[in-house]
Amino acid sequence: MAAKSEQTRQHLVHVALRMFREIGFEKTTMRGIAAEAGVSVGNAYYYFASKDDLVQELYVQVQAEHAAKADEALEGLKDLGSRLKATLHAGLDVMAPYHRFGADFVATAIRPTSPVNPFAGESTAAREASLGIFRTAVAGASPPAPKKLRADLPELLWLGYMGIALFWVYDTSEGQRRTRKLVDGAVPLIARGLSLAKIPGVNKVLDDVLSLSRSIRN
Amino acid sequence: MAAKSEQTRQHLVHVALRMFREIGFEKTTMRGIAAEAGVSVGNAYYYFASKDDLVQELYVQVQAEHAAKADEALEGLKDLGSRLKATLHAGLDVMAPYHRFGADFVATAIRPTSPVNPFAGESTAAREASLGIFRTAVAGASPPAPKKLRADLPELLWLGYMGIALFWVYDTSEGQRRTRKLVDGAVPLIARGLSLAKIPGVNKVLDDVLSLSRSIRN
DNA sequence: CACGAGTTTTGAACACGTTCAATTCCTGGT
DNA sequence: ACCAGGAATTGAACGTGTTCAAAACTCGTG
Repeated sequence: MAAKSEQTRQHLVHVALRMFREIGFEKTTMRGIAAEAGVSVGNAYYYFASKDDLVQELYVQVQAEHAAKADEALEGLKDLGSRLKATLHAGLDVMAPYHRFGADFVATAIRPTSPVNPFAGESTAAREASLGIFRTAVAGASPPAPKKLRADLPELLWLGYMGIALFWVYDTSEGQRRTRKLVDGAVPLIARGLSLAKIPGVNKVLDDVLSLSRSIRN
Repeated sequence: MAAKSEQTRQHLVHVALRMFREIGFEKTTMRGIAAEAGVSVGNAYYYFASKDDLVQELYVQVQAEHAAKADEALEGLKDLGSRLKATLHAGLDVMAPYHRFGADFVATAIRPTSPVNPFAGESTAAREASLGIFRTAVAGASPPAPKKLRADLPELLWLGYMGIALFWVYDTSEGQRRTRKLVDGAVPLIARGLSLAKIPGVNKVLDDVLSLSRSIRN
């Protein structure tokens, strides 16, 4: 059976992610992972081209958990504010065990060569998956978001989420209490901000912001 | 004379920064720097505790050049829009030679342990110096910025500048043309956005945004 | 000039991520 | 039962950032 190979691979991921959680990214060595998994260093590299590739594995897992948890939490929530709040908190919940490792994760992900980098290639799988979560949150909202913004809102919120994640990384308050407060405080303001889009003066500036954003993307 | 020691130090910085520019951060090795400077590896470590510390040196230099160039460009500019635009372009000018190295620089700087990290400790010297440039741009503007925002505007603009720098890192267009376009397009929008602060509805939301931002900082 | 207490400099050594030629294991076809 | 060829596994080796005990140098003081 070809399952033997997959089993080794999964075991390596499992060991690596546990070590990441327990002792952090830098202290987790490839030799350590291999030893703990009972294989040779070379064999670990047979499955993962680099240590960063194991971070990719972490990213995929966190992403999937976030999507699942968000979907569940969205059940029955109608207004955009509640939906957004639920989505953001679900993300923080999933990331929590990796907080001490968060900074190294960000430092790794931000390299243009990293397969995890969300800003690099237009359509990285990672970015699309994450975006999808916010698309769901926006699409199912009633009352719906302003028509003008509906197309760009998920991307905008996702960008905001990246900002929140960055804040979270540097948030040393216990349980990252401050980040939770930021989410709870910011979400209602975003919802109220959106309703301002109808005011003529604001509307005009908004139009220009959107058109600039589109022209920059080429 | 104690100048001998300082001379070695300066020479190391000079060699390191040149190599950073020419072959990038990763390809520049400590052994390479030491060899090029005509000293031993250990001696390089006598002056700089780590390779990251050399990045700190780069940061200081870029910062100082930015401040100088911005001050010069601000001469005679009155309205906030022009001043902001000049400040931002001055920053891009100074960073230009390091573009290919930018991503590694960001990845290094973003670590909480890095002496360069602008988000970590409240008052890192690096952050304060950078903030000062934007304080100057705002303080000298006439007509002045809305009173309500005046205190927080420099920090906000600085944050925007961090965002622009991140965009710049991933901007592969020749000469980072797209980042220039972004600056030129965004600055007038910011100026117009500021004038909306007077509209009652907007004003209220703005108040809440500012008070949230203050409460989060603790 | 000679001494000694810094300061500066050296290069070998360590642990790390990564590579790769060689070896072992597995599996399907005869 | 055997074999061939691919898949999986090994561990030594390379270049890296970093450390450190030892050596070399500097310079004021006797």
